[in-house]
Amino acid sequence: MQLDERKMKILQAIIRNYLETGEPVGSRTISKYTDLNLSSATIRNEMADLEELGYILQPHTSAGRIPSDSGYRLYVDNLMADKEREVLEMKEMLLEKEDKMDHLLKQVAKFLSVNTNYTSMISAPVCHKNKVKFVQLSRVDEQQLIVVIVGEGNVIKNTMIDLEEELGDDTLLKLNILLNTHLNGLSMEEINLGMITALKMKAGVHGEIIGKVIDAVALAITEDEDLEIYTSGANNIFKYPELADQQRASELVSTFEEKQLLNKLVQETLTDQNQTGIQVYIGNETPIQSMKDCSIVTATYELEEGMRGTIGIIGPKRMDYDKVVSTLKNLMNQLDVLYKKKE
Amino acid sequence: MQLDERKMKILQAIIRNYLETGEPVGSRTISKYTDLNLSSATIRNEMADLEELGYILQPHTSAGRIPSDSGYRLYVDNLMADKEREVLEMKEMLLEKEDKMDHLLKQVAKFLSVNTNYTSMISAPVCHKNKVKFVQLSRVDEQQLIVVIVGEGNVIKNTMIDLEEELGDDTLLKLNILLNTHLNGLSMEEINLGMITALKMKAGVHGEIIGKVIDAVALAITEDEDLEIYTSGANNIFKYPELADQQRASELVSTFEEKQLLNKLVQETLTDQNQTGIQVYIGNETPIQSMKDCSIVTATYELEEGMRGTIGIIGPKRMDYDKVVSTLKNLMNQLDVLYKKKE
DNA sequence: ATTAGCACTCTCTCGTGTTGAGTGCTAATA
DNA sequence: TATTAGCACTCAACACGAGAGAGTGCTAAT
Repeated sequence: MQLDERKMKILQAIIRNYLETGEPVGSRTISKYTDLNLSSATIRNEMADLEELGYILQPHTSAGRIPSDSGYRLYVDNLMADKEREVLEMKEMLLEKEDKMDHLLKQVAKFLSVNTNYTSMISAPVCHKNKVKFVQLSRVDEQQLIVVIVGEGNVIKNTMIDLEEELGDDTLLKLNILLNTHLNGLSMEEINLGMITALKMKAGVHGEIIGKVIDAVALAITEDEDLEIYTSGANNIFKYPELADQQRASELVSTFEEKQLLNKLVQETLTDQNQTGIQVYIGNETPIQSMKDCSIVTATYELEEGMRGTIGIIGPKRMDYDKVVSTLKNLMNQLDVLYKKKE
Repeated sequence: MQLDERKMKILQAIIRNYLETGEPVGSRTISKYTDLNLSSATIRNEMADLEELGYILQPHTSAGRIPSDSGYRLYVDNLMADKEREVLEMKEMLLEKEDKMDHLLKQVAKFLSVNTNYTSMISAPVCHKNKVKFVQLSRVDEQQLIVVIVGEGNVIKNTMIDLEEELGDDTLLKLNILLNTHLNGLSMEEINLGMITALKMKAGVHGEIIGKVIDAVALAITEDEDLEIYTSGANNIFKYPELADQQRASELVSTFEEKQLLNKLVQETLTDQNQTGIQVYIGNETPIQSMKDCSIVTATYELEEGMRGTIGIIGPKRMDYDKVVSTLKNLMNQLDVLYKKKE
């Protein structure tokens, strides 16, 4: 048996209907819903076929059909049109431009969740390949130094260093020169242990305290590679009865809170890239166990070489894929525009 | 009618029992539960009195009694003992000392929620009174400066400034001297508009660009006064049936997410201080509408003069007040110890 | 190949009766 | 006078069964 065009249309109709209502859909409904002019009996036969093919299922005998994961998958892969919508509101909202990255991210997350009625998440761009643009070591008082490191894209990092010994102003100056000449232009990735020991060698004569300072600098650069993920609209899951029962809701809420789990998703998205930058995980395809009853649409954004982050929309399997995907695409465009402007 | 000692004991017994079970408690239970050796009939009479006094209520005729808000209030005010418990685990956990403040805060929130089975929140210390210790303006490249400001307690702020005009190295040096001599030692509050215009006057000869730079510096100091609040254990509300129904759960989840609302709580706590630093809001006493079925226990911590934050535990009205309060008290002590050590 | 018709299945809802916990009241008791 | 035993009453919770309704699969007719 094969999936001819009519079966396809029926499947599409079933999914569309289910997306709206959330209820199993019966043959009679389809018979009227489509412009195929077929009786409910014929639809029933076709539906039996579709079920055998695995695209739809019955929650119980004598209920209507609901789409299976592979049904959704087919729908997403084939039926989705690229509509361009809602560009206006989005533009407006992004144009209240925020300098601070994290504010922007929070706003984007909020916008997405309000706009789609699903839960959204956004990860701050990670910057392994980000290059060091500027390093400075300054004295705050007798016992404390501050290290400021600025990377491409104006990513700023800083750490305080507690001194246990004297450190003369001349030594400080030398250290600054040393750091700048050796670290400038290097990517954060390239500053590894070997690099550090080499630096220490060069500074060797100045004694062991400099080793400590350099260690602190290295730490400031390498650390903090950890996840910064913002979520918004977690309460939207309560709008979908199939997710809102205690068990599931509790799991989902704690997943959104434990950003660690979401990081899995980010990792997966960043590595497993396709051409459009948009990926859809349906049901069990998701890398996060607790979301096996959800679907996730993710997009990767790239601010500049090596600075990439992930945006995700999490909702029920009957999510309006069409709308979500086009919303995300638009958002990407807007981000691009915004970023280009600022350059 | 008055609240004699026997009524008090019965009330206490009712509340204790209700805290454990979450079910309305009947007269027979109390008759056995307490060491008063009274029959259920007597208890019934007393309970009728207690109800008339407003300390307990019946969800419906012929159900047992549950504590009213004022019942809980009485309990909290009078019956609570200062037990010292669980100091060990807490100590251990805090001693993985974290340099970064926000990590520490997250960890504390997590610890509290895991430890109490309620939801916790913690606000980062706000620092109106925090004093400027160090200001530095450095050139990153031809078009960009970075401002680094370090306050007491090593609170670091920084902003990038985009230059549209040339700015000579000598001008930069002068600016640095100007900023440091005038701002050092001032509290963040004191740096207001008047202060800024005075600064601009002094720098006046150097033209309008310096005005811009100073504005940016002022912005960096005054802005970002906004809330940073971490929550943890939001999913714990699902453990308490009286909070877990869709309506309530949804509201609560979104409240925890919208940190803006929590900020109300922080404000309230910081202003309305009592001697112990610990406050308990029961039911409708809470400043946050969506938590009217909850109780909130808050504590204020102070790292040093003018750097105060709030910790809160949010749970059902039948929360184990005893445990929560003593946990918070211990935590305060630990924070004190930890902080003193680092000084 | 499609359709009408029919018997069948299963969920959902609603009403009913039953159970059990808990009460308030009254009369007896210490 | 304070306490207690006893009893009738109330109400939520649960289980049960009937009936409705939606939907199916199969068969026979078109």
